[in-house]
Amino acid sequence: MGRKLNLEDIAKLAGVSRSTVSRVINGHPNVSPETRRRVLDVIARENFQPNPAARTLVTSRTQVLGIITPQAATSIFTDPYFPTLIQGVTRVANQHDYAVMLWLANTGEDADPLYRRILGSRLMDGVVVASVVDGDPLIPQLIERDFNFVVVGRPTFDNLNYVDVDNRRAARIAVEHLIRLGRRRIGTITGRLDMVAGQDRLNGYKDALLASGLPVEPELIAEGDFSEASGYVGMKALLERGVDGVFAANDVMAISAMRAIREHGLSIPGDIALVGFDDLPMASAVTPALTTVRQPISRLGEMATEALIRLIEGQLSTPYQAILPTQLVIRDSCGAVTRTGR
Amino acid sequence: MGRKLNLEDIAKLAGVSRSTVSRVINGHPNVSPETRRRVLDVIARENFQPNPAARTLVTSRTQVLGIITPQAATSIFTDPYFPTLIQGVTRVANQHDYAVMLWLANTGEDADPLYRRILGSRLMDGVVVASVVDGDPLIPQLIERDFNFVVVGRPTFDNLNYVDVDNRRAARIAVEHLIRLGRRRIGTITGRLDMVAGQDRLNGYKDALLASGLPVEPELIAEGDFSEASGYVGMKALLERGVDGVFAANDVMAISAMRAIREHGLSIPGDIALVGFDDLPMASAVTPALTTVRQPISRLGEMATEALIRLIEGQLSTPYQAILPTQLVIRDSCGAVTRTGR
DNA sequence: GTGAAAGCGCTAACAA
DNA sequence: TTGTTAGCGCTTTCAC
Repeated sequence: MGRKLNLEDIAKLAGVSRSTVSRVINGHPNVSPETRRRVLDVIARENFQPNPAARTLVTSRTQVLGIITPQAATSIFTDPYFPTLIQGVTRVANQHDYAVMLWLANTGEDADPLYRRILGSRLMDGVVVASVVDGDPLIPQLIERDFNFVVVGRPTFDNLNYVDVDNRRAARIAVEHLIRLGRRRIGTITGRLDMVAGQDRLNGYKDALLASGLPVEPELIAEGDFSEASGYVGMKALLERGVDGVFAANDVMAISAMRAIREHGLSIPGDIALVGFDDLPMASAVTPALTTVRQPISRLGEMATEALIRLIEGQLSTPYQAILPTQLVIRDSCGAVTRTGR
Repeated sequence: MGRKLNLEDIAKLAGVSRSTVSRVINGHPNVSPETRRRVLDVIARENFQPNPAARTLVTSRTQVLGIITPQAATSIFTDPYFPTLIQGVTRVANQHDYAVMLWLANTGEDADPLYRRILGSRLMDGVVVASVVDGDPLIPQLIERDFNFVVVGRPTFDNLNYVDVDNRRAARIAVEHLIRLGRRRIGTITGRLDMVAGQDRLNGYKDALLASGLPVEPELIAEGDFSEASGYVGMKALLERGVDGVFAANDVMAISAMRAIREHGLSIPGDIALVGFDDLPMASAVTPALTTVRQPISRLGEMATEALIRLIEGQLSTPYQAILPTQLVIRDSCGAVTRTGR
């Protein structure tokens, strides 16, 4: 691998000075069209790319974004939530000429030193933060260092930049759907209640019952944690107590709940109607019977990243807070009827 | 956010020179224990982290690894392959004080300019490359620039550094399992045949048949592409031709194949025995009946990264080629019997 | 419109 | 063992 060219070399080849080349590269005005063309030619011919380290050293901008996500999220959300989100982030980032660094942190108090290292490193211009749990020291840490960041999923703190889907309304609509089907003993298997998404979905469930004049019975609320196992256990508990409809706070739990229902000798849309959340794509393949809430996850990643970039470039009026609508997807045995979430 | 400290500041606070601080940070010998302690104290107290850009500028090492994966991979492998791999990569990278950059590239010929940009950028010391398809210009590009890289999944090129599972042997064992169950008309739904994994799994299927004296019948080979849709279509075709056993090259296809079988009015372990590949964790929840090949995907990411780091640091004897064993996981309605893959 | 020169924060050769 | 100094490759005043 021959030595890399630098600005000086390009300047020499184009018969101009280093600064002129720099101006051309950075699109500054005050370069004669003729010179600009000559320089661009050389750059293209030599396939020149300026050294990002040198550039960062002087501008203290890295053109790198981070995405920080608790390691747990990749196992909790066995569904493709994580890759989908990342896809949205990288797409937008790359479009705007940003690279993306990925940090999978183990959540919890002991994560603090790791966060210090990450945030103190001047490696990134800002970060997208996903799936924070209550009490995670990341957000306070970010605020303290006034780091640029946008959260995916509404945080407990106020006045932060975030994007989220309307979990509460989505859950409400899901449960109202069950009510409209004539179900009256509707249970729920909750997500992690130390995550806002889990709380919101539970509240939406309650909203729907209250609005319809149905009682909110604690025994019909099985606390889960978004995991497969908890869906199964939660459903077993609800079966004990008798239900004719269930709202599961995500599809992973919905699917293991289905297994529990079948093992109990009951049929799915008949004896117990089930609505899931997350739209794990696999679910549709396996379980055409499952009604589910579809989230625009990729869009979430894109919007977070767009906001972050504007924040970095000083053109975002904060706090930026976007709430995206969801869809309730109802399937019959063959096709799928899609209803907007409102 | 107050101005960041630099080496000079630390030096002043510790009453030494810039170079001594540098020596301490980089663990050079020839620093008196006393001085070292004093400097370390100041560094700890001030929470100092050296500026990576400046460091990179002079050492031309970034302490950043990349992971490049065709965008398609995140949709083809709807299963958690991708997040699991990434998890392995980031864990090892962070352990060794490397950051990780993520690039999701659209594969195909038009990806070439993107690759040039990525690889020409001096942003990374090396990359882990995942799921390359035949004809993708990435590998030639990497070789041309003699970039440090390790491939996950055996590449078509020879003499490269790679880690892979033993796809061929795993497929063979899967099919031998079907044969042992007494099946004689065993079909397969293949993966993408422009990916080595797809080819290997098909070859393993043939190996098993040949070794058992069964004929390899082209009509029992349905070409798929790892996608849900192709599993369904492929299975329909095989049903036309009559089979009593099927090896699907991944679980996504296996699951849609199950749907096709059921719609055809046949029972799964009874009429048609099915073996899948990839061990999509969801599969076990949905389909206790499905036998599947489990791959150590996270381990794959870890080993690739360990090798890459050794390569970067000049202590890897190349070519480094690691083939990991798989497991055939056979489930009965309750528990799971696990057999090693050989 | 263009060039000369200073300096970003670090490492590494060389002197002491 | 420690300090001095010369760059690494770029951006950015400041002259012209």
